[in-house]
Amino acid sequence: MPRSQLHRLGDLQLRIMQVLWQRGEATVAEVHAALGARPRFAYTTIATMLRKMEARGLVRHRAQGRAFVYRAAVAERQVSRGMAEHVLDRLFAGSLSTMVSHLLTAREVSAEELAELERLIQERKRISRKETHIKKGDARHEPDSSRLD
Amino acid sequence: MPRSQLHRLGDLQLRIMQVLWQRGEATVAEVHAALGARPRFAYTTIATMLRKMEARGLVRHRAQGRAFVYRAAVAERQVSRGMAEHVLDRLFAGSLSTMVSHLLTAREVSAEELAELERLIQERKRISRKETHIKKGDARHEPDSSRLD
DNA sequence: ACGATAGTACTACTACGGTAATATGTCAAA
DNA sequence: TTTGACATATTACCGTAGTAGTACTATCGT
Repeated sequence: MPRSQLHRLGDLQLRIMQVLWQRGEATVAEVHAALGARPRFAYTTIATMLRKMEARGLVRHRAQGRAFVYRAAVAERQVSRGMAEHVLDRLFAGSLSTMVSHLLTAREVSAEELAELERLIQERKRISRKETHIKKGDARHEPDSSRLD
Repeated sequence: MPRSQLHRLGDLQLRIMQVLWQRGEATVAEVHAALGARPRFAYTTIATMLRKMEARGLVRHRAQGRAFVYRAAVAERQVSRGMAEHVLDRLFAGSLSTMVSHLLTAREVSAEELAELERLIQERKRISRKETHIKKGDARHEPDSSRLD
């Protein structure tokens, strides 16, 4: 399952993945129940999606009696980053500030959110400063702890 | 052309839209040329896409001699916001700070970007403070200047 | 007048997300 | 032991992005 194309997830697939990420494992019935009403999916819809998703390498399953227990085969971080970066690159030319600017004017943001954003940026500035002091360029952070298994 | 589903744009459609946003107007040949090599699309591929996109209300055209001159029918801001908000809501539960946190650890961000982010947040805090003082709730900013025509 | 060129229109096909009905198999209870 | 509940497997259909060949048409240069 190549990490490529990890940003192409439809809404339903995403919701299913979220159930699996949350629970670790889940049978078709459990996923189906977790998705609940609004709209009410047919049981077989979920089963079919899960099989298609397994073919794409997004999930895996093991048999437990008659039932299949599914689990995610890709980490939430990978998907989140993949999709976020895709939008960032395709729509905002990779400029995080441009994207944030759009989102700040497009929706309500609570004071807590703003404070948290500020904290993140200060934190990042601190790290950047330190790295720049130690060595210029060749910054090798992010130990890629985004593996599963 | 309903604003709904404005976040479902494939990569090629997006690239075509970007050409139109940049130039205001463009013939099929111009779009095709602007997309250039890597990969080299067939001329008819672009023409077909443009026709499909017109059917979806993304672009419009007028005839100029034999040729069609296309222009965007939706503003870049609408699409950018639509797609960014979609990812934000679906993947990060609407939390901007969570998304930024992911992106900050996922990629390099220049000092200038960080400074700009900081500026944006300060700016936004200032506005929020003012609004809160004037009235609590019922904040009616964003004059929605995202129309085209 | 005529053929080359440059347009659009039509048609077709693959891939995939979404959606689900139907078929088939299996286990357990009556 | 038959039946019903529950499970997966198979099949099918729609929409749409992507990709492009082929057909038709208008115009321009000679």
